[in-house]
Amino acid sequence: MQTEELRCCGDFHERANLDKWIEILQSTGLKLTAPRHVILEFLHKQSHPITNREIYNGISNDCDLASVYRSINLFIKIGFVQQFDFGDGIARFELIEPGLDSHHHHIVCTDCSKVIEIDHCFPNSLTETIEKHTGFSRITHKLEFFGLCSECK
Amino acid sequence: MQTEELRCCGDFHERANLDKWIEILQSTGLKLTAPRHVILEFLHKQSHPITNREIYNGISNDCDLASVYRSINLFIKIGFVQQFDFGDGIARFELIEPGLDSHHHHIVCTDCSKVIEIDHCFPNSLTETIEKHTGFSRITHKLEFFGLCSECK
DNA sequence: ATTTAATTGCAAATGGATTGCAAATGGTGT
DNA sequence: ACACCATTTGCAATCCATTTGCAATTAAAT
Repeated sequence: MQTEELRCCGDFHERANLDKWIEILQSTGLKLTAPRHVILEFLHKQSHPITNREIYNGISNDCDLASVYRSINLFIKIGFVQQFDFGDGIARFELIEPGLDSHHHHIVCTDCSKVIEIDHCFPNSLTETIEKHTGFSRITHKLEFFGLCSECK
Repeated sequence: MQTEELRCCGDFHERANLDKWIEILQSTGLKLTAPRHVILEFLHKQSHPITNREIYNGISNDCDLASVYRSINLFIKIGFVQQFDFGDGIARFELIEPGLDSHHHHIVCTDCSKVIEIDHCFPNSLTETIEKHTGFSRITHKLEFFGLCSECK
């Protein structure tokens, strides 16, 4: 029927294209459960890192909060999700495309908590200097910026 | 007596020179209490950031753990102490010289947790670029490095 | 010494995150 | 469709870092 078709088409456009993640999930023997699907879908809609509780609220308590924690930890382990720390003691998470280089940073408004993604990064040349200087190898870094956004200043 | 004088002399060299901090503390109307003195002294002996619990153990339970937390929070508020976050959910603290620019970073061994101080910093020129790019002002950053130290690699 | 507000110790509370366990479930083969 | 079974969930309890309420203590000024 027409309405059915239209609704279906609308759904198609609204629905996140999660095939990439779902395929990998199932190919590793893990189950595509309702909570995991809903959480993946919700993560895919976000434009900045969110907390476990925000996910829980965002999916209108579709599953237990503990299952959000467990799903997120799983997603981190299999490389679906990246964790960020904005210094307030609450972990934040972002869905990443499997295989792609997802390394980036954020700037957080100290007043209204607005978050913008930052593509600038700590220079490789300096990392090499630190490598030589300290004797450390396989160096990574965590870097987040803080400041007043244009509206709060 | 000679032994007395020697011990005294030894004590003098061992004892931390906390006058700078103590003066400021008292000039602001705050009390120099036994816990605060002991904690200051212990912090002064450290060469990298330590947790509240490490302070508590390090001063052999000379005061309550809650008082360590309260003293550290006070020290942060009056600029005696700087907080660092190594990503394990436990806050770490370092005594800083009042008034001096104490901005620096660390590299942490992901294997043995060894910590080395890093003086290299995120370039100012890039920070200015981010300022223009995002419209944010008064930008600061948190930056920590992780890797394998020479002994663990 | 006396006074007084700041500070402490203690125990309880808070809050993010983890976990044990019985019940539910999804993927596989029949 | 059905049955199997390891995985996963919901629920409640627990953990652990940190904070807090309050009565007792204490530093420092009078």
